[in-house]
Amino acid sequence: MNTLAEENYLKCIYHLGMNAAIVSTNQIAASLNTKASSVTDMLKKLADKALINYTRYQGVTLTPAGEKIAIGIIRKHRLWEYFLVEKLNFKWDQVHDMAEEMEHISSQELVDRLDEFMGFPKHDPHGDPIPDCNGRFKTPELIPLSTLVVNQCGVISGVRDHTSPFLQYLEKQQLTIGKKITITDIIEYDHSVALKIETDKEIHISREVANNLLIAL
Amino acid sequence: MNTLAEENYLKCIYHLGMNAAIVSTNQIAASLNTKASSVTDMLKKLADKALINYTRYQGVTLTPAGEKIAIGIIRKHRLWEYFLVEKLNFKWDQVHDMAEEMEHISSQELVDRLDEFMGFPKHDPHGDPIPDCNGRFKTPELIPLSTLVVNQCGVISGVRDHTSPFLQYLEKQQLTIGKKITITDIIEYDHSVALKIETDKEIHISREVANNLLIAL
DNA sequence: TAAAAAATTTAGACTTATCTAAAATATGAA
DNA sequence: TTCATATTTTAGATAAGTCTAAATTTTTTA
Repeated sequence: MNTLAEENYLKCIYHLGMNAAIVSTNQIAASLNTKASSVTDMLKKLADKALINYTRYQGVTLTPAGEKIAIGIIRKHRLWEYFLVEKLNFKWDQVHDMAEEMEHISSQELVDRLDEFMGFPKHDPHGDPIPDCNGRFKTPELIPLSTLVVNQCGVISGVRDHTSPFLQYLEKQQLTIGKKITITDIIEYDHSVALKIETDKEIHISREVANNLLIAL
Repeated sequence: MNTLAEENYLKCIYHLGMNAAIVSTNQIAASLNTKASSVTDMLKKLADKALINYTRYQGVTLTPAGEKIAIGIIRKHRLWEYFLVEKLNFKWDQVHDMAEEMEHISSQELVDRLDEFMGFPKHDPHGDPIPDCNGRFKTPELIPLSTLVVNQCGVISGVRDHTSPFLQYLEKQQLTIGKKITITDIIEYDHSVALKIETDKEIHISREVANNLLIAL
């Protein structure tokens, strides 16, 4: 098995790799709150284990073996988040740190039974897809709310910022996963957005919030 | 917070301390499959943190602070074991290693909510008492089955050996927690025991098995 | 009660994962 | 295309937890 540090690096590289073909040492260092030199050391180790493709100064990608491990960790993270919210009644802004610990529980059988216990959920509390026991999952077409135009409507289906303050704000505004919204106005001056939630409540959000809310059309 | 290694030492000292006022370096080393010199190093560290009472060559006891931590870990271990058996349908011989990992998940609120989710169980799948959120628990008077006499009866309420082979054997013989048994014969020659389970099945067990089965009268 | 045996501790070394500081390489702007 | 800057790597150090081998202390036993 892999150490906790190795697992965290693989997960990090996977996440960063979603937005770029190649992931740089500095990106990883920033993401893990560590130093570039520490990252280089770990990259050598992961390359020795054939979990990443790495050439000095050229950045990294995951090998299929590395990606499989990363997806397994993400599967565990999201299933435990679902458990914490659906079974233990935590709020969606409270579960991230706990799931960061729980994602490293090693038993494959445990996670598969947990999945079954909860009825094979397809999305975690933040709308992110949960990989199945073979690591497969669909990434639905989601676009930032900020790209919609006036009168366009859609369903809140994900977030790009997973931090507590943002999630708490959304909760208070009733901007939660599954809610249908319609754009009623876009203010030219600051690109803030007015919108209607379901059929009643009308609210106004900043460009930044609109950028971090993901919509399914 | 404490490291994983520290938590394991505290738990180990707690368990060994159940059978002796003072716990020795060698006992800890044997129990943790490590070397006495490693134990000495860790004892210094735990003493510096005021979690154990330690004087060179004299063995250790837990301080109240150390005991509180140990009981917290045991609470988590037993609650997760209960979860694995009652919610995820694992067998009682399969859950120990998983719970060894899960007992180190740090959130106090998580464990308290887990406790509530399961209805505040009093005993884990092996019959061991689960401390409440204040660390309190009752240790019922249990005696080895080997101390009973012919015609005496009691209820199977715990085990002294928690290893898979023993638990699997018990399961196969239907010698599980809660079953009422009555001694029908004790063979002088090898101290093996014949007994009746509930009102029907009659079986024969070795002295060793009888020694590791705990009975409530 | 003194020597032998057992238990424990100390000394020094190793591994993992991290760091700082310095060196090497890549990038991009003039 | 060359030089300044940014990025990345290397070198050497540190802390946690472990190890072996040697030294010390306690316990046992004759």
